Amino acid sequence: MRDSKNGTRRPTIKDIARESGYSKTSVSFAFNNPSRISEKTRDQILKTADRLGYIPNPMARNFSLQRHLSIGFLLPQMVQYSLKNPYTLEVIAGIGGVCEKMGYTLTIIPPLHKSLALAVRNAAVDGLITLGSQIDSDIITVMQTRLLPFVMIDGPSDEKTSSIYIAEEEAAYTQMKIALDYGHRKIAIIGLASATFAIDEVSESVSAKRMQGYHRALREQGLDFTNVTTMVSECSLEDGRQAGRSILALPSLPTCVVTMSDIVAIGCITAFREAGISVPDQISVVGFDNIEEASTITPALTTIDQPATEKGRMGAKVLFSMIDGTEEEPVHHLIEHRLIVRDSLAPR
Amino acid sequence: MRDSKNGTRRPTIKDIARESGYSKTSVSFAFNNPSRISEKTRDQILKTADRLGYIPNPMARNFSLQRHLSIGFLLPQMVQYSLKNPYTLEVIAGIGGVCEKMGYTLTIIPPLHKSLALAVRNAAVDGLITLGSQIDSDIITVMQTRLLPFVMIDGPSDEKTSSIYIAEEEAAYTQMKIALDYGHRKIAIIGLASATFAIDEVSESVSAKRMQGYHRALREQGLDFTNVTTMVSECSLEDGRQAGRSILALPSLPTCVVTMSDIVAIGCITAFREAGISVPDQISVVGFDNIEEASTITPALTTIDQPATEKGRMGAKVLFSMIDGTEEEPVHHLIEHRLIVRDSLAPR
DNA sequence: TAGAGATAGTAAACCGGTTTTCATGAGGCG
DNA sequence: CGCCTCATGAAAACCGGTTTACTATCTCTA
Repeated sequence: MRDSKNGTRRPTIKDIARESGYSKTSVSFAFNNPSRISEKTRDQILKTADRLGYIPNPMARNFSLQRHLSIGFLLPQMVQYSLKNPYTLEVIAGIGGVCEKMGYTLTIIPPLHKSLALAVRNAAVDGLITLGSQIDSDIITVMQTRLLPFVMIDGPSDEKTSSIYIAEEEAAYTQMKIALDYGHRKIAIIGLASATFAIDEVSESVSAKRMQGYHRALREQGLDFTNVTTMVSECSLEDGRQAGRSILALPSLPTCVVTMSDIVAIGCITAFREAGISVPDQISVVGFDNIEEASTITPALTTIDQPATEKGRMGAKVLFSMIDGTEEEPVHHLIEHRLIVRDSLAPR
Repeated sequence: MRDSKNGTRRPTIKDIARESGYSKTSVSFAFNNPSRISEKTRDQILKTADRLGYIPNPMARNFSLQRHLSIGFLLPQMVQYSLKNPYTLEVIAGIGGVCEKMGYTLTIIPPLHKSLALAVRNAAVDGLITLGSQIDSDIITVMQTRLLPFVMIDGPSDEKTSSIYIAEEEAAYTQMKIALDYGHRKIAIIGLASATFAIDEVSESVSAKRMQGYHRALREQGLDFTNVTTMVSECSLEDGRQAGRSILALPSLPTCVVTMSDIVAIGCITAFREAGISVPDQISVVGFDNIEEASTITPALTTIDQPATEKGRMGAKVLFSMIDGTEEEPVHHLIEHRLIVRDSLAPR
């Protein structure tokens, strides 16, 4: 006897059938296919259902219909990092907007026992959107084995799976180039710490591609990575602040910090301000993402705009087209990026 | 015949049973109750499962076990607002952290066909967390009818349902009082637009309680609402910016803006900066929430700290204790708030 | 060596809906 | 009047797992 604390049990379709004197079938029709039964029958059933406080069990319904009415978003990292990164949040908002329109819920899927693959195995969703490069082949295998439609945003590129991406190398090149064009030669780069988790196909990771872009820009000036200081940071305000402090602790202060993430850039600026170092007078900072806060902070951030919400929206749209069977072939969407020049970068 | 595009079908437990020569029961035991069968049998079954690429169907599993392994977060408003409000996001992050620890996913539930109650009816979750005051009696009725455990954060107070809250009236009083103490008399209040949706028990809404606090502080100075300009704004940066522009358009500029939300305060400051109005020299701004950005913006925001992440964490903990049956009685957690004095408020 | 108990396996019920298939009766039409 | 069609309702299969209850065999002990 399946009952709740107070001894009551939710009425099932069977209870309504018995109580109203009709069959399970008719009760089901009363709710989902009114034209299939007479109006009088429908009224009686509905009245009975109302009297007993019947609400169809969503799980049973979904199980029978073989659908979840929810899509999943695979958190790239632990919750404490992922959900503190405005970029991720903007992507989620983009996905959420489409879900709302489609009448779906959005399931946020954290790693299960530290394992993303395990979380994907158990995820009760109709499709999955991933973000970032730490999607290894294990995870992809699970999704494919489950025949689960999925779209990768900023993921490792693969012809056979749908993806939403920007020209990472080109964007990073542009970002570094503007710093160099402004005369900076003593540069610190803050990369993405999470990228260190990417096991296979390292060269396909977002971090690696951007590094290639940086390298190209440096090379054009006759420089290479030996001329710059490189460090990594998690994508959160607090970690960015820490990174900023590390830079302040360097034997000699760089004139420009190039980060792979706005939130880290903002953290740096905060750290610099706390130390009484003026941005951009004493040190310039360049960000990446163009999150909303980039324009409200002082100084406003010079950064690369990649429309995060749009990425999420596009990813969700593609996923839904796969779910409803409209789209058969994997699609690849290149999202435009652009340089946003604001105040945090000043000439050397 | 249920099959995917390429004509394949996911193998079920039955297929593994047939293929391995054992029964469904044994296959189930092989995965969930190894001690129940011999090692040899288990090996053979597992090998077969592996060969066929069998992954237990999560929906069927959950249905059989009568649980979802997911809790829901009911979005107070449309996605475009809710997920653009850092306060909401911090609450979500708090909930998410607990979910991760418990091995649960977090289902973000937007209104379905504009209706929150309908969304709750269909939500495939083991419990629900609500945020804000627009939880009307319809929604509560649905949750109770479904025997769904739920916790309300910042919700309308009700003895019989679990809640997480702060002393709204007192906090608002403190917030207004500091503005008055600094000598401000020409004040604009920006309230919560969403509060207008709260149908019943209006006096219980967060917005109403805070207004009472404002009123008390004003009264102590011999003032009342006729002395202040009141307007409302959605909780997003952009709407806050709009509100700021409205204030600039006022016949005479107030000396201080008291907002019910940091993100709106930041939006205002942005609008003021765009108009060349200096904060706090020409106009002061006081916020509410103490979101992370409050400390990074220039000028740093004077605000009321209410630990959003902690609220989410606490709400989730309470909910899980209800789900696993530990907690029988409704619990009510009062979370501490405090005044944070920073730079956006200056003496008149 | 009979009986008890442990071990290993299976059949069938169950979770709560949806949907296919079938039965019955009424009405329409030639 | 006989046949066909349509309207209405119900029985039963199905979705894919888990779990209870039962059986058969093997082992140990008195």
